[in-house]
Amino acid sequence: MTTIADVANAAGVSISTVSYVMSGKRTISQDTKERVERAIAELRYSPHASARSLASRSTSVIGLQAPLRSGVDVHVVMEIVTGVVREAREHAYDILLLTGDDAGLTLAARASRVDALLVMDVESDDPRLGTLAQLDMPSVLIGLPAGAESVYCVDFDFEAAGRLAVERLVALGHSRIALFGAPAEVLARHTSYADRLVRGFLTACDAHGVDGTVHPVPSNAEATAVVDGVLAEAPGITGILFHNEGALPHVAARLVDGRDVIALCPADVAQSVAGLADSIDVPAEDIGVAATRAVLGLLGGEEQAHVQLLPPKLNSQA
Amino acid sequence: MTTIADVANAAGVSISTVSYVMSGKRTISQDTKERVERAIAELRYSPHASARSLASRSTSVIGLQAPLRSGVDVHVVMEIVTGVVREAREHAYDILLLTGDDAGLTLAARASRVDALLVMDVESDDPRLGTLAQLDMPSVLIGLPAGAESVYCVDFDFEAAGRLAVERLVALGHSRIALFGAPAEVLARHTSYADRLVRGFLTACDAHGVDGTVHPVPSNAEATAVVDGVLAEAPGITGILFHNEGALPHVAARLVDGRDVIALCPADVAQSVAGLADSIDVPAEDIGVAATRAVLGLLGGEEQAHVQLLPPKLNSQA
DNA sequence: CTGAAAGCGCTAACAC
DNA sequence: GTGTTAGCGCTTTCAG
Repeated sequence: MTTIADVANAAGVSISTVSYVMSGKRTISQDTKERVERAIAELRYSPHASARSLASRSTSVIGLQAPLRSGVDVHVVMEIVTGVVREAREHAYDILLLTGDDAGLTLAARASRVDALLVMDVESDDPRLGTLAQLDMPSVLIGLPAGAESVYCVDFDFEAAGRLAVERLVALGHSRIALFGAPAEVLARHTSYADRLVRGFLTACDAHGVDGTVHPVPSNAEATAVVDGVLAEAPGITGILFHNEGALPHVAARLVDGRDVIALCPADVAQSVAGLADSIDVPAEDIGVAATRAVLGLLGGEEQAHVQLLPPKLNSQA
Repeated sequence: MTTIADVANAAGVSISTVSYVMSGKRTISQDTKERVERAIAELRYSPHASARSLASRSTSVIGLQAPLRSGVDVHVVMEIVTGVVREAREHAYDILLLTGDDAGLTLAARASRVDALLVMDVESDDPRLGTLAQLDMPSVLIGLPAGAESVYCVDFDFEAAGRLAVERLVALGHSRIALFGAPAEVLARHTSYADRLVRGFLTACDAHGVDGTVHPVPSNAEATAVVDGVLAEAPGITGILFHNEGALPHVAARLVDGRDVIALCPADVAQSVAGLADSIDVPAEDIGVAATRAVLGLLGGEEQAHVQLLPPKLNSQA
């Protein structure tokens, strides 16, 4: 292992000089600077992470609690994580994957394994909020729990997306519309995004005086039966907002069929489905990036908005 | 922050005693042991990870290089990662998420951020093999590159799965069968699993004297056109091995249609599709677990098989 | 502009 | 069975 002492020797300077060359925290003559940098390169030196974090009391690691239970929107989770990792690395931070439970958070925080926490898969009334409050460590939630404001949250604005879809369907002339959404168990858990989408959808239906109903959909092949059932019972439905990535490929064909269907899902998923009226992009990777920027901001001591919601945009299908 | 010194004070012992109580590396009287443990609990002490790893020269962290490029089998990737994280935590190891490139590996290793590496998404002729060899750090690949034997690899036995499927289709009486597989770009990259599946399939077809062809399939809605095309040109195909999780929901209905279809995918995906003859489970989470056990074994100085392939099993659909 | 040296919190000899 | 202490490799005062 090459240490800072080896570099100092090779460059003929003291170890503090090497340290300061790397951190840029004091002015160094051009000459010594070059000698040190050459030595670093030649010896392929990279500072020992633990030694550095012991001395500097910071790890350059962010803990990420991701929902690894497969089933719910794997695609979206994956893209968010991609965004997080990319943005973190860009700022020389690493990501430590934490398990879903409370203990994972607490342990990582108390052992000073991480500088900050990023928490995904937030439910409306999430039990982890209390834990986080005790922790005295910057954290950002990806999702929007009830009664936020005391924590930092980043998410897509599902409520606005619900309204946007209704407005579009109304503009297209529909007066009987439906939201086919998350599986029943997700709604039952009051997963934050599902709750908010329903709220936006129903509020807008009310405001526009149109008849709107909400239907949970299983995210696998069973979706077909459910969708068929609903459409048979309510043949008047002519406009649809569809938010269930897993079910979409199974049922896309039977939804479209004289109806206007707006899909709410990542862009690539929407593109792979034919016959959609329009789609509203869930900018999953951007969410990850935004959340990471928020934690990095907190770490840098910047003021942050407590709630940051990415606005929906409507994509017309050509 | 509570340190080991605080605990020692509270318990009225020296810091080394506290350390030894935690590690169990020397015998401690029942009495002091209890006093120390009580102090640890009361103070909610957990040792500073960096301090520990600086002194002990090991981090209890495993670096995981996962393919975050969405598109290819998100589901499978997710489950493998789940298995890795679960097994690692069970042995008090954490997982650091590394970026896909070479630099990610090198950096983590040289900065002693991790004790070992786990590398996913291995291609037949993977450029990272060289990098790994230079690194002087235990590592396990999830996948099977060409000319393994000098590295450690864990994967599902796709070649055997190909053979198994052919045997089953032959037993069902088919003499004209087809493998609908990964997208063309995956095959072009010579992603290890795709290569091996094709080999097993074609070898077995030869051995059994049946007519077998291989067809790449896009993993989105475009799959329908491709599948329709193939089946129209070769109506004699009556038995199918289908290995493309993304495409399956789009095309399941038109494949089955008097034909026997064996799907090769995670169990939950297979279950959500109706009409399959049988399925062969891709035990993704088990792969993650097995790979993690292998690295942990290496870290523990145990002998390991260089190549470990999880055998396929056929599930009959009830 | 540069060095010397005091820690950071822990592990593991080396004492007894 | 327990305590003392020398590092682990780095950052950051304090001195010049």
